[in-house]
Amino acid sequence: MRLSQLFTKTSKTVPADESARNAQLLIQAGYISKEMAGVYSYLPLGKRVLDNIAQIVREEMNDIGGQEVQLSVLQNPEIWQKSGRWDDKVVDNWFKTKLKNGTELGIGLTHEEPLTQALGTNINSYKELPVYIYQIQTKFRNELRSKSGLLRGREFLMKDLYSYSKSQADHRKFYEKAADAYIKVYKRLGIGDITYRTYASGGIFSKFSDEFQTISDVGEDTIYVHEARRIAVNKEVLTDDVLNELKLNRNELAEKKAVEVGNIFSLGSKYADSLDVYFTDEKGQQQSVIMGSYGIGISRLMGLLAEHFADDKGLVWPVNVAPAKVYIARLGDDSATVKQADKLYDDLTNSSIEVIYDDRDLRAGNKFADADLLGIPYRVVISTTTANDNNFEYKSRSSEETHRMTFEELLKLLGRDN
RNA sequence: CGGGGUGUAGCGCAGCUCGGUAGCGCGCCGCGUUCGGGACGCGGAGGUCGUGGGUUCAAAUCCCGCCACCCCGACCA
Repeated sequence: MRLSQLFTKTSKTVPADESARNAQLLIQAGYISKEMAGVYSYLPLGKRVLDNIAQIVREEMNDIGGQEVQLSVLQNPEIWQKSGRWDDKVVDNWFKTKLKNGTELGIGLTHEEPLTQALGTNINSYKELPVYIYQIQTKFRNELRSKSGLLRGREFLMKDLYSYSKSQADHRKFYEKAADAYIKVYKRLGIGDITYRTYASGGIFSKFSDEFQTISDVGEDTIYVHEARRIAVNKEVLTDDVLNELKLNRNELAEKKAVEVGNIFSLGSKYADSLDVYFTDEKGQQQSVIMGSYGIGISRLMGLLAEHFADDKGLVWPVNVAPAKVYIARLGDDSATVKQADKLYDDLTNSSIEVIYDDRDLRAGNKFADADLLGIPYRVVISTTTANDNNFEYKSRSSEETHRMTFEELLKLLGRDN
């Protein structure tokens, strides 16, 4: 992508109507724009980051047998009435709207009911279970107060997977598999070391649910971490009984602020039963389907990563999610420099390496500052000097050192995490 | 939803106490000089002062209502 053609621009000033660091940085760098409180649009670079995160999640979900779907946003009240979740007194953060004829509709905030309903006509026999179905879709929740930029919006991108199993044993097996897949996701996003599987309140169907909590000062949750065992307990369930059950000693736990970046829980047969979805077992008996749900906030993760991977100059994206791997800063517009820069841009692009090519008519300082603010992992400077020497100046975003190298050396360095 | 704060040019702000019809920096446009860490000079464009009402000869400024945004709290199946 040539920067001269990118319609977004960076800003030198921090937006006044944001105090969350993630939103400040992402807006300043032109990744997102704010529409209203808790509602953001994703601009070209932000869209790339969001897609990169979603893709990592998608790959891990596919890996455990997930089938991707896209369910409707508009919701039919009837099925929600069957499960008892239509009433505002039960679920208070619905967005609801109306058809022209006055019929009420819901705007999707989760999808247990519609998916189970859709599944019902397809599942009859134990031979057809288990199934694991997921989507990556915008969710709408009418939060009383949104805050912390992308960490808590009224409209946000979420991956939600639902498992349908024929027994508790099968369910538990998949549940653990899903938990492992979540760990892989966080590892790939570069936050594996600060993310903990956390015991949290389980609702009516199981004693605990499992949250995945990433340590961060901007977190809304308080968790108690057992570093050696890589697990944590959410403050909301921390009692002596629970500690005994988990064989945890209170004085081995460290209190931390954390952001909930995932939550998986067991739902039993409540939704399947309330929507009359059953299967016939080996003996010809009708049985309940055991369900689980597994969420990851994609846009929230983007906010968390922006918050975590940043310094006083701007963002510092992990390579896996960065909107581009390399930032080519071309200094000067003499023909030799332009030729070398254009060629490098083409060569890297042809090697499937994503490049942001700063071909704008700006001074060096402006380009360096933008490279830093945008947080592109690697920077290559091209100038008359490098053109004359037929080599390139390379620098990592997270280091101050620059190195001169040949194209082959550069390609080797840039290709290494592909 | 309770408490606190803020709304003035694309962005960041001053002006409001003490009413007289709007200014600064950045950005943008033109010309010139510059050109490896956010250059400089000269010229220029751009504003229903959140919104509705009231007071007044006169309102960005005073009074009342509303809306939006931020923060703290409560809430988050």
